[in-house]
Amino acid sequence: MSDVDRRAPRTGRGEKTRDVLLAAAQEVFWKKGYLDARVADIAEQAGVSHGSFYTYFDSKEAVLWAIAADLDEATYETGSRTREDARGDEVRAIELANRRYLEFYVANRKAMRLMEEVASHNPKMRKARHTTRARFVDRTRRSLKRLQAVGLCDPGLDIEIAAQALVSMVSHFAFHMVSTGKPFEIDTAAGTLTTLWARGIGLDVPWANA
Amino acid sequence: MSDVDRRAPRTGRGEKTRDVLLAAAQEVFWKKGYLDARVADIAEQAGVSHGSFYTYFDSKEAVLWAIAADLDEATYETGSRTREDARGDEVRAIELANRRYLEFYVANRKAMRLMEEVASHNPKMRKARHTTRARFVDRTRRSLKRLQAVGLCDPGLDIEIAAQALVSMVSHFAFHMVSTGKPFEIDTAAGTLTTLWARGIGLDVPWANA
Amino acid sequence: MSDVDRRAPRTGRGEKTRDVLLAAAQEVFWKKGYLDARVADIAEQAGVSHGSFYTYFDSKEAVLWAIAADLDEATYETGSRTREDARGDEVRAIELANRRYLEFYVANRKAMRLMEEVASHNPKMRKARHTTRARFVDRTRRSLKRLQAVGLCDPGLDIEIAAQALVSMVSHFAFHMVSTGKPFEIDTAAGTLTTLWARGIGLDVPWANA
Amino acid sequence: MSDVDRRAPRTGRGEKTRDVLLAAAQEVFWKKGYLDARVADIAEQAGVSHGSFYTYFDSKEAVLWAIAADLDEATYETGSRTREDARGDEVRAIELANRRYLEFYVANRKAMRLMEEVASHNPKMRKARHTTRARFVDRTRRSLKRLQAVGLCDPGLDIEIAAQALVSMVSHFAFHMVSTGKPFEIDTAAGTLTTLWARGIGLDVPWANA
DNA sequence: AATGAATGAGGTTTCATTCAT
DNA sequence: AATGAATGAAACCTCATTCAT
Repeated sequence: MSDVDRRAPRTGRGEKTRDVLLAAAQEVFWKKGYLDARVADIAEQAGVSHGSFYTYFDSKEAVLWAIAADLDEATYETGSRTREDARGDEVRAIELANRRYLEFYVANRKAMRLMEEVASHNPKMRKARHTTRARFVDRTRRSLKRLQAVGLCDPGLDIEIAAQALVSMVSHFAFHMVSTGKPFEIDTAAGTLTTLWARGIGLDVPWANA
Repeated sequence: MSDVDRRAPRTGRGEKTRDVLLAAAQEVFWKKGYLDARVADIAEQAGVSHGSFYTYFDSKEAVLWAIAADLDEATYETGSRTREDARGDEVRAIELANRRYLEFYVANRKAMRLMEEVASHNPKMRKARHTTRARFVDRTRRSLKRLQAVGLCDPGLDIEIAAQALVSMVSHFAFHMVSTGKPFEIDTAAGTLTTLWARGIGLDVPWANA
Repeated sequence: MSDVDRRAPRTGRGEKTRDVLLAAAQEVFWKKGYLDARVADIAEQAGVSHGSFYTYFDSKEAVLWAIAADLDEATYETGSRTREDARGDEVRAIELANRRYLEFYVANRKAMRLMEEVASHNPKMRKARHTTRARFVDRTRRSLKRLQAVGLCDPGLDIEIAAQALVSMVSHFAFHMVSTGKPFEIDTAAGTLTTLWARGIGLDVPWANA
Repeated sequence: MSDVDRRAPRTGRGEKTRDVLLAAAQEVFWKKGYLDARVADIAEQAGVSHGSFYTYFDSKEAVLWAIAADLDEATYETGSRTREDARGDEVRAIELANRRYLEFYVANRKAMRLMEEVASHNPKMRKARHTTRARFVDRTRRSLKRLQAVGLCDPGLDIEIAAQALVSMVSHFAFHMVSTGKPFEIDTAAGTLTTLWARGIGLDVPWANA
């Protein structure tokens, strides 16, 4: 936060302007892409003067990181305790996690696509994305190990690779849906991803036909 | 070709210089990324004058498309007739496809990463990538339909979503491995991806433990 | 005054704020230099809001002139009647003048250095400095003429040039000492400058060895 | 040199353009002052495009340092072996040094004034000027010591202060003459400065009337 | 009076592309 | 063909000053 703001607004008016700028940035980034977006565009979209932008943000990159910070915060709030919520049903736990991921991705699609775009050419963002991804991979890895330990999934599976692959499947699927703008049903998608995932690792999926 | 080159080199010497520039471009794009690469860098890396670049390419983007064209050509040469090679073994066919994809990705990692990077902010490249991806998705979709038709895989699977998900899994896995530079065994990776894929769609995987 | 202030403060509180701003400006100018000093820095140093600065001063340059005015006033208060104080001792008169100059320079070093800095790029200030300098040169010229007239100093001396040179010697010496921050003894310095000056123009310096 | 040039010109044409830009910069700095000079002004004065400036210099400050480097080189070429040239005449040696200094200052007045202006607000330049000045002070200090040792000048003189004062006298006198644009005769000036200097330190000046 | 937000003119620098030799 | 110089369109960011509360 303090790393991201040039100077925190001290009044309600300032607060509001900052919010407007942040929203404007999101919108412009979404419409033109990060690289083609000009600070002037953002200011115009926000309806403030060019200079006002710099009252709140040091640079175009600074707004980006402010958006990233908001996204991070949203991630934590979403904080998934899927196992507990699934009450011991392993497949249900996987489905819950997938559904929540998709919902989050769709709800934050503008920010998510922005992060991916920037990560593709900005090393710092790339690193940040890798860190975020690593959390998912870690969780998946732990899940696989546990399932192997209790004899519920294929003991021959290469956990490292499987974890990477499964996370890739879900995250890139989401990215693609959002990126191409194709509408899709989250229920169906979460179900299908879960089937592929669960059955793929050797779990017994009650609802699926062999 | 004629779409890509300002003019085809007439002489052997010119041919050679063009190749040198192309290789230099790949190298510079790999090291600095497409956006940060300057035409001057490419010329320097190639050991020719800044101006000479424009004797062979119309623009910075033109080299990019020349690289893309080379990649496309390589794709066709690799041309996979997996089904035939697998001699009726469905799982083997999937594995062959996955292995070839990984091998191709690794062999052409510099160009592949470049395409992904550029696609993230260049609409034309994004479209081209989507077209390429569409071919894989199509193939997968057809494969799934056939397997459903012959009763080898889960008839309840949402083919559209499954095709997208499976292609995402393999392509993004490859991207990540290459992007992070982590070395990995192609055999193991291809095997694991195939297990997840095949078992995920309900195929019987002989080598896998339930 | 009215030339310098936007409006004279009417209240004691205003008076005080103005003083605080003035002192803050001196401090910031001293630490960062006039050019690098921002009005915001001055306000912050003074502990008032950015906008308040303009309640008391029309512009950044206005504070500068306020400081210059204070300095001028200090000059007049110091007002040197060296001849009278020296009671006819010519060398003593020169020494008194030199000592007083050095003392003044050191006591007002922050303002003095500021004036020199600004004079180097601001024509108005340069003119003001020249005027101030001219007073010293005039006094020196008159002194030299008188000493020549009474046969106490070298009649062959080019008065114009000697006056410029001697004033340069003292003023630039002071500037340098202050500017480099080297501590020095005013007694010794005044003595040495006086010896060089007096003996240089051909006066008999009782305390100096030939 | 290599520290100063973005890239050394490789052809006569480039060489020429660089020279033109350098001269244009001097001229613009002289007319408008360093701070008010815009890169655009320099380019216009040189009759080249705005961008061409950056072909040869990284920034406005870079040309400044190129000018400084040229000045330094000129200093070394002037390299004064005054003692030898004076053939043992101490006063003549001082006069020679002073005259050469004045001649150099006048010949390079545009660059000299520029250095002083910039030194007043640019710490790096200030440091460089101090170093240059230190050379003069050193030489003076050594000269004074020697003269004291051989009994030719006042043994009671504070050498440190005297050296600073004498160098101040000459350098600031030169600066002022050039800065105010007052024409003056170098012969007379050199003579007067020498008289003040030599007699000031207690040397016997043959031509001067007591 | 005081506060802090808003304004916008203005200069810097980059680098893809074109030109002259 | 090759070279390297020349061009100029953007976009960035700062900060003195003004305004609204």
